[in-house]
Amino acid sequence: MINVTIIEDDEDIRKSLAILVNGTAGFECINCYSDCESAIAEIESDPPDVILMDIGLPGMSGIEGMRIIKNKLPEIDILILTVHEDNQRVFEALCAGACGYLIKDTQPGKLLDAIQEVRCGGAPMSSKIARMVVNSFKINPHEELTNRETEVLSQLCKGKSYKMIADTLFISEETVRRHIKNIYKKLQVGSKSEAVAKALKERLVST
Amino acid sequence: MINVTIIEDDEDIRKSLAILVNGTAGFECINCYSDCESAIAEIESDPPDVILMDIGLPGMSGIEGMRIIKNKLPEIDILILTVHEDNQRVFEALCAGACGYLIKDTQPGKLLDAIQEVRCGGAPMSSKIARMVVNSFKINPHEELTNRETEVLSQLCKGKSYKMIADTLFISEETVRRHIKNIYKKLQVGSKSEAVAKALKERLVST
DNA sequence: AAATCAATAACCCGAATGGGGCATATTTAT
DNA sequence: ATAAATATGCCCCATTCGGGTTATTGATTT
Repeated sequence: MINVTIIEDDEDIRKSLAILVNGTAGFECINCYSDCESAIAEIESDPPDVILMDIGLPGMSGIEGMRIIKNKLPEIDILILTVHEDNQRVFEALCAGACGYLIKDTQPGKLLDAIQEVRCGGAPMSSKIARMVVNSFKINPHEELTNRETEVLSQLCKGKSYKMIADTLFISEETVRRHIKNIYKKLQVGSKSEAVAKALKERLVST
Repeated sequence: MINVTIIEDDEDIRKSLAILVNGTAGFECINCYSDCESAIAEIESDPPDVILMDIGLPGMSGIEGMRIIKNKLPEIDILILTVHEDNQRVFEALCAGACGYLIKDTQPGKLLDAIQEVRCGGAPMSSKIARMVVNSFKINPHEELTNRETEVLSQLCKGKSYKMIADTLFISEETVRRHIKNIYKKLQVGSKSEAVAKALKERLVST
């Protein structure tokens, strides 16, 4: 038996979800909330296995609410159920600890599968979301950088100093300095830490 | 009709896969290879829509082969089919441009679904893999760092200088230096770029 | 043949960074 | 109440870094 709690502000959707969950053997909806604040207040006294959660809620956002809930009860699996498929929200949700991310037009059967799946150690995602997530790993070399510059940038991302890079690449420290100056110009940054931050965030080099 | 190419060194598996694919309406296996080298040599003359690919191949590894193939023909979707579920290989494959990652005990029906799915813009993954991928986004604060230190580290990861951090946090530059010294000791690093690299790679801060 | 780009290397100089020690509130835990 | 942890601040000093300028060599392109 999987105990489910629903957090969703739209009453129609909330009720439909509850009916779907309660109408299926092996699933039970033990609580419904229309906002995070009330969910947070009560959740510890009656913790579910899985939370189905909207993001666009009145008051505290689902993302923020998720952080708080995950902090209190880390073992709960939280499944996001929303209309938002924009990069920022998806990745914010995952960073905050969501275990899955479904868009609202998911078929009822698939939704139940997803709840099952998340309990079995999976991470159900809608197709488009899964592709976004997978694509976010892909290396994206900056096309202005030359091969040598990319090599140097990669060394920078290991936290190396000019001197260490020079020794690794068998060139003089001055040449390293030159490459780094060019990298800064092309990436429009002005320091090692800025360059490393940009390179890692935008996956300009293979880690 | 989805055209599939298989790269797999085990003859039994290769033939079974080909039979499965060819025996299903809407799918056709147009080529089979037992190693990347031969696949790379011929692939451009007969490009498929999807490649089913093993990782542990004789000669060139599947990862390396994938890089080369993706470079020649970026529009091909590559589905990894392997027994390896270790972190390193999974993430290397995704960084090299894999669109999906299935383990070899996947049911034949699910495998065909996955091929379909990848062609429709999805990214099919086995449960465990999907969870690994999703978990890799989760913020993982370093437990030794104090709140203030985490705040400072987060500023470092934006590429800020001591002075800029001081202005942002309304403290003196000297205090910023103090916090950073403590951060270095706890993270066992010795420079801003090293700290930023470690923090971003290990997701010690929210980006 | 001329021109452009990539990679190499050097010099100067001032600003930023990193390591050491020291000190004092403030908060938290015992 | 006292001890420990945290956040704040300052000093000294050596090293690293970042910006500017210039130059040579080889490869690629026009």
